Amino acid sequence: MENVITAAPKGRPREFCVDRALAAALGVFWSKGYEGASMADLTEAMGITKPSLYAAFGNKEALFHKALDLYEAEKLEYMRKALEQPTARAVVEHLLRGAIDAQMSSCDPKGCLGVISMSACGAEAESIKADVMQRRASSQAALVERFEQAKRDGDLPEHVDIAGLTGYLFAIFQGMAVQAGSGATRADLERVVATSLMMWPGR
Amino acid sequence: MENVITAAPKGRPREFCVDRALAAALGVFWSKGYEGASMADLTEAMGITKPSLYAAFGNKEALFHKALDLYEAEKLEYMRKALEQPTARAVVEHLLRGAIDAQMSSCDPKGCLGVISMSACGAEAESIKADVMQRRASSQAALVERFEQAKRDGDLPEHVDIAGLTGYLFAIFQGMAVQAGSGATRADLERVVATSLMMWPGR
DNA sequence: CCGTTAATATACCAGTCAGTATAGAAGGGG
DNA sequence: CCCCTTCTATACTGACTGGTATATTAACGG
Repeated sequence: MENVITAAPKGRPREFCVDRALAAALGVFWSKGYEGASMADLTEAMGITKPSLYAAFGNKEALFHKALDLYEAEKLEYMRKALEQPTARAVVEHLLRGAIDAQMSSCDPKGCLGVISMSACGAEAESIKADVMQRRASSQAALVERFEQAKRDGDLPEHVDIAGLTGYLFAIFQGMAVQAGSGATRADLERVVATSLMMWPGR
Repeated sequence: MENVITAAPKGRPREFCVDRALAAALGVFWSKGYEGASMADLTEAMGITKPSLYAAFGNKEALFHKALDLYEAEKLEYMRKALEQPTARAVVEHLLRGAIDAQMSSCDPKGCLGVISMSACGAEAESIKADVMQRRASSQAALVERFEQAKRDGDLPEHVDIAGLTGYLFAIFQGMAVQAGSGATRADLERVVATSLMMWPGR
């Protein structure tokens, strides 16, 4: 009841900022993947020791899920913006150009955390993979809904296969992420986007 | 000189078939990735013990490179066939349809070994990543050359950006591989291919 | 049959993995 | 002041990592 915000800290206060530590963990997962990131990598980047990490975040898997939340909130916000564009073509253009910025930011690791994590292989990462796949499915569902709206607007022909269209766009997106993670330059990705937009009918 | 084929086996003959063992190793790498595949996984699938593996293939990394050779020779032969098609559109269509067969074969792991390995993360896998990237670059160079021929044939307009076009196609290919490796069905990929071909100008 | 050569199987190596037990240290309330 | 609670630091656990040393076994030429 009382004051929910100050929350009466009873014991010894922690000496690190949870949000900052989580951001550091995100950076490690992003550049090395779930299995490639060792606890030693994480604790070093976060500037804390292992018991502190386990006390604050649970375990490696829980830490990853929280890092993924942060990633989605911060880095994939351009997707929500893209869906608000007035035409299907503008949606696609914003999506692809936003993908370049998200995947090639000079201060972040290259590529897409989701794609990296879905391609990750080990059996231990099965729950990680499932989480990422589910989030991607919901993103794709949002895009499907947007395209159905476009159909109702007369902005997209009645005969187009929306499932195929979104799968196609996500394939380009994921392919760009793979390329970004394996040495492609920003100019390379811009050429890919330009070609994709050239293929898109109208204008 | 003498008989090169029989090659005078002096010591105890090995009790397993090298080619068969290599094929089994390829299957493990394909489904688990380089780092995800442990020596225990490999020896079990290959049906041999660790010393035999090291004697026959060197070490894990050398084994992977040889498995990659086999993969390229067997599973990517459809790429060479595609380049022989008479028109740029037929090349693309063969490429994409061949990708579905290669990535969704019912008896093989799903997805593309190259994409899995490029997304693999650990520092130890740097040489693996470099190898895969180089092979992909040479594939892309072959496709560039084919499209330049298409330009000379008047089959492709003079103004198209061939680097962008090949990057775009590889992005679709890699995206399909990501989706194949994360639960997509063959029908899903067929919709992606159909949409890609619908985007391609002319017919 | 014997010696050489090479493949096998078992057991082992140091290093790393994620995760934890234990002890000390820092703050608040009494 | 002491107590209680919570965080921090060191050290450690058992399991697994890629890679090997050792001893045995199987085929060959002599």
